[in-house]
Amino acid sequence: MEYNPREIEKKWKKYWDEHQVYQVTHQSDKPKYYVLDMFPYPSGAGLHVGHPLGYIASDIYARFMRHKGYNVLHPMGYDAFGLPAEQYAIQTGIHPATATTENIARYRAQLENIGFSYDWSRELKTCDPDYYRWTQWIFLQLFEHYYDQDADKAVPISELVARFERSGSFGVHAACTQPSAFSATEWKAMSPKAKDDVLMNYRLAYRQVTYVNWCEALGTVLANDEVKDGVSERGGHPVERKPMLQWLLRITAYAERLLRDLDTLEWSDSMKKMQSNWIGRSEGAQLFFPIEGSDKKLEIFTTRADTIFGATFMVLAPEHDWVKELTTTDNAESVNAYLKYTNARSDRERMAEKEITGVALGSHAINPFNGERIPIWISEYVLKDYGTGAIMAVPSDDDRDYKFAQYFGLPIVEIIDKSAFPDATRQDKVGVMINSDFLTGMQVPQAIEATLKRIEEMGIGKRQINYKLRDAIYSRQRYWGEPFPIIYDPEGVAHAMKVEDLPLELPELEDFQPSGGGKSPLARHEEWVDLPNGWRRETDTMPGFAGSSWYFLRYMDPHNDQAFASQDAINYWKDVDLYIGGTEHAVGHLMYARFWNKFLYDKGLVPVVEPFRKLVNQGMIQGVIEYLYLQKEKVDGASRFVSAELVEDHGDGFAKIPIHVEFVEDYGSPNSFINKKGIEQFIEWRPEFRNAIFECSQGVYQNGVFTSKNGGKDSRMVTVSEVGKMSKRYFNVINPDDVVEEYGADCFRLYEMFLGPLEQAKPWDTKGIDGVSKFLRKFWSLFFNEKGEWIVTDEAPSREELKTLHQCIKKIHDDLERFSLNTCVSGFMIATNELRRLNTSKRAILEPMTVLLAPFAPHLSEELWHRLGNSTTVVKAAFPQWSEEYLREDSVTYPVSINGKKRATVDLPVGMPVPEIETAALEMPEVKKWLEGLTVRKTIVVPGRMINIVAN
RNA sequence: GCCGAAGUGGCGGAACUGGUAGACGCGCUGGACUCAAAAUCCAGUGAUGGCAACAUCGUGUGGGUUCGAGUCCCACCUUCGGUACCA
Repeated sequence: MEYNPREIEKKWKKYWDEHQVYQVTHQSDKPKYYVLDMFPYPSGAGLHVGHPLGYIASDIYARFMRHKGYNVLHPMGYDAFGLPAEQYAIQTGIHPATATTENIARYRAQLENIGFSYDWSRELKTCDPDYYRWTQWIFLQLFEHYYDQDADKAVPISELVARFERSGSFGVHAACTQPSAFSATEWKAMSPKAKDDVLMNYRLAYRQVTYVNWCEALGTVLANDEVKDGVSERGGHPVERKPMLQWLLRITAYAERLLRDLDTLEWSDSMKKMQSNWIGRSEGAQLFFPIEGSDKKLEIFTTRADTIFGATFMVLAPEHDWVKELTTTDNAESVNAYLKYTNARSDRERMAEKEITGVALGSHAINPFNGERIPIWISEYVLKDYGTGAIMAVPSDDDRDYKFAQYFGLPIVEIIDKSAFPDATRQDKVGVMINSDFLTGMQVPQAIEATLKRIEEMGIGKRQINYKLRDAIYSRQRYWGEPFPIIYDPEGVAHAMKVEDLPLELPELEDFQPSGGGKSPLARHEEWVDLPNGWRRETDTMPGFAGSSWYFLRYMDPHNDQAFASQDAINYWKDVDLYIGGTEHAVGHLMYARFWNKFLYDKGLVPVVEPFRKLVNQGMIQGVIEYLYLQKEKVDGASRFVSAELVEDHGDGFAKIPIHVEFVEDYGSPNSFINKKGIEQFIEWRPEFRNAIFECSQGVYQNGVFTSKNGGKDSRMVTVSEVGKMSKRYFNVINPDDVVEEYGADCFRLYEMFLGPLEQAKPWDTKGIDGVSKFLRKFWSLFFNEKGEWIVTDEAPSREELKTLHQCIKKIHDDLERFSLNTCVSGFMIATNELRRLNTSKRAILEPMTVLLAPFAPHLSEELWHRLGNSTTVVKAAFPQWSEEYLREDSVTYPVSINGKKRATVDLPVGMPVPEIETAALEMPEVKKWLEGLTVRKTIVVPGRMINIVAN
């Protein structure tokens, strides 16, 4: 019987489907285990070979846990709203829903092709009204709650209103945008609009003016990665920062808990660190600086209050509200010019900028401690959204301030003597204070404390904890997202829609071009926007992270129409035990989802404070991008491509044109090239280049004719290979279907795992897949003779065979537990080679081997399992147990090193006492030879490991 | 810029806790089978020197700790991910 993956795989997929092998319910006595893959966005390019890496790993683990007796929830669905579908709609007129449905169908088929053990009855998509009904519902809950810092949880806003009516804002400790103080009487006297404005300060979902990247020419708001060098990536139009009234989520209210609870998670340290750095908690002081000739006081935040005597200038963010009034007439021109410059730059560009820029406003602040006048500047290195958007600059003890002061010739006053710490950096909090009045002589930590105390005594500020984390902007001026269940009365006050009226469905639209003035396309749909009573709907939609912030809960009970999920289901499944996905979600999705879960926990709707217990990050499988060099200037009206080895000076004067990787030979290697056939395929693909010149080292190809230079015949055009994202735009997407078609799904699964450690990024390459394919055939052939006849016997296995089996069980089990799936595959290969050497065909060995392999190669294992005479699925078989008895070794091969260099090896019995090992080693002739003329100083023996002799 | 990760043969990688560097696989070389090829099987394969035994070097670079470093520490280089509206 030949191993025929195509036939076998088809057969067992059908069986699993018909027998609903992977369907689970929460009505079970078994312990639960929830394995989740990060939500895919169904892109138009389809699934590429990089996506399944994590899915295969999680599938293997899910299957492993089933073998171990768990009730495993392993679902899949789609993050189906998003920008790409909308852009595609703008270009083609195809409705985003249509394109998304098609993409999902394709994803589903591709996923099914790989043999995943998903419970497809739980499949969901965020653009389904039955789903986004609950996204809208959660949003309304956020809208109707505020964060009470005394209770340290979310509380209904109605309770805040009751409090205001009772005693005004007195004694309220709540997360808010702008603190305000008013009495109960004042509150009651406020207009509905004024009350709404106050409540907006507290709501967990609230409206505020924020800045967006506005592109007038495209009439739309752009994502940061659509902006390159201050212009739109598409079309190169100018982009500016535009203020806009938008919805935000008050994630900062949860900053402390998001930080604190990281400790409880089984995530990598690097992932936790990224999250904690993103939250960016810092303890310091809020401090007010009087302004010369004004009664206003400039608020700053500093973690280094101790350095106040070294503050020689102030820096404001260019968007700071006071910039205009602090600019003197003399400086107006330069300030305006500078504002014009920064207005065209994104935050990211500003942070990455090495060049030092800035301009003085002309006015001065007064140092509250020594009364000195210090000039106020603006610079792009200070960001509006961080702290108060204003800093006191201490060039002696901050790098950026130092460079700024040097560049502009501002004074630098040394205030800390760090001579006792020669390795300390400028910002290290060490040393003794000098030139600092009452602080002089103190150690830095002591000085920080003393300054804080003094600030509070003087009433010029207070201790404050600041977070880098910012509230999440929740509005998108787009069509393809969840509509906000919000209506505005004629005063502009936002009202929640009634929960019974959800979902608020996206209305049909023909044209997806943005409406003018930064409004979403929905704004044009007047019948939908304008309600009969004169009220209007919100026309923005929710961002991509809305639907993905809670989807893990919906999988627990995906068809519920009474709640986002039943309490029964939530209390059984609780949380995700294993979450696999990429590090690109480190601070976005993972932070938002934790935030939503905590909010729902505060509401008593979920039983756990953290949604994702264990997180494993799979590395990205990258693609190779192949480019041809195209000369920027045409030659006699014709485009000219030049073989890469002929291009000098880093390709100045050339553009790199991405080329379809299928045309390229030796794809991915430094010598990758396209031959004559490749050139022809390229021309057919890009007909605008049909008359182009292709210059190779040995000749020139044009219009189907190759003209040789110096008699050479080689028409290869060397391409430039770069490792990068696998993406439609680079024409380098490799479809898993093609690999499955050629080698089978089992082989594809094993090969993806065999490529290397799960966490590591690696470029896709099919070199080596033959080895895995061979292994599967070898494994199969243990069960059959050359004639294809079944040869498995019930004979008792030998000790050697048992040892191989039990070693393999232990290895697979241990490696699975630490997600070392690549070494599992090697382990299978080693065991199979060993069993072939032993001519094993005994059921007692092969049956457990089949179960071991089942998580990795489920189709093949299922086939063999049934041929072994089992009538139920291998999916439900118990995972084999290993026994130490078979693993015991009689002797150990010790490496014998002399001065740390291995010189010989020696076999010694297990359990030999250390002195005897030493003697045995010293008596070895090889050792004696090396020790000639030397004196042995020391012998180090690690029993079972190694021997090292130190001699000189 | 800032935060995080990774650099080991021709290639993907192994070495889990500081203890035999290169498991396993690809590729390559030689051999068997074959009219031949494919497939399969067997042997070899880090570099340098040597007929060989063997020796020297060798885990991005430079330093350090240690009896012993791919693994720990410091500095640097390169690549990748994120950087708040791609998902």
